[in-house]
Amino acid sequence: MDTPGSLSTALRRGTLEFCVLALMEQGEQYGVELVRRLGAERTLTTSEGTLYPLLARLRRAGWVETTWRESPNGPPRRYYALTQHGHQALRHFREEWTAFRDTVDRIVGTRAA
Amino acid sequence: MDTPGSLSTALRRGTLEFCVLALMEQGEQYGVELVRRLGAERTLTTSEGTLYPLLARLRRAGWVETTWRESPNGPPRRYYALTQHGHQALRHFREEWTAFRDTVDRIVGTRAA
DNA sequence: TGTTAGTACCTTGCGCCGCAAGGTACTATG
DNA sequence: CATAGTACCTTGCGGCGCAAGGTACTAACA
Repeated sequence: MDTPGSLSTALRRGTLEFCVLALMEQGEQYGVELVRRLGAERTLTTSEGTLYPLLARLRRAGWVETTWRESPNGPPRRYYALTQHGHQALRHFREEWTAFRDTVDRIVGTRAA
Repeated sequence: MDTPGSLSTALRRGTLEFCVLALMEQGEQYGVELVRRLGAERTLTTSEGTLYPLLARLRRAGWVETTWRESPNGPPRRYYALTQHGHQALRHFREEWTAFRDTVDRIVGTRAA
């Protein structure tokens, strides 16, 4: 609760999975690539120990489908693509997120100019 | 992860405590009053089972101090006020939050117009 | 005096999720 | 056939929001 890194960790909760869905919206993604792309965002940086269980949950929820494809240099990759339910979940999140964001901005006084 | 209510629940994680700090910034608050004020915000509505452990953590972290005061109609109330560390923590959160918020907005495509 | 309703504080046990650490396996290179 | 690079996944832990339950003070009314 007080270490600097753990603050962003707590913020990621409940948001990370939808950022992952949003990345998949742009096209099929595989695990290691997602870790790299999230790692490029300071506040979303995560590890495989977080991502793979998350992806498994998305599959169980029926929000993504996967297909194995060969890699040009390495073992095969499991590619993830959004299902209709996944698109729907993402749309729902966008509504919840904007409402939540606006409320927090108002209460803590960080409303965007 | 899929029930509508639990989405906001997950979002609250890591943010609620700073919303509480922000409310205290406006002046001393006591527990039940905080529950009421948070309850007025749909996306922040919470219960005493959440709030009191949270307040205990804030005390242990040295971010708040408390004083007992009598109530005009009922048992005494424990009033919470920010310490210097509390103000500092809130300032730090504001930076982290705006960075996090902007990143999420960009990735999920909810950037404010 | 007892009882009830209102107010206010707090605890217990559960479930979920992000994380560090560790593990398996495929491919190419020398 | 050993080593390095890539890619997948699991295990155990800690923290927090929550529902449910519990204690205690005050006032009103019988």
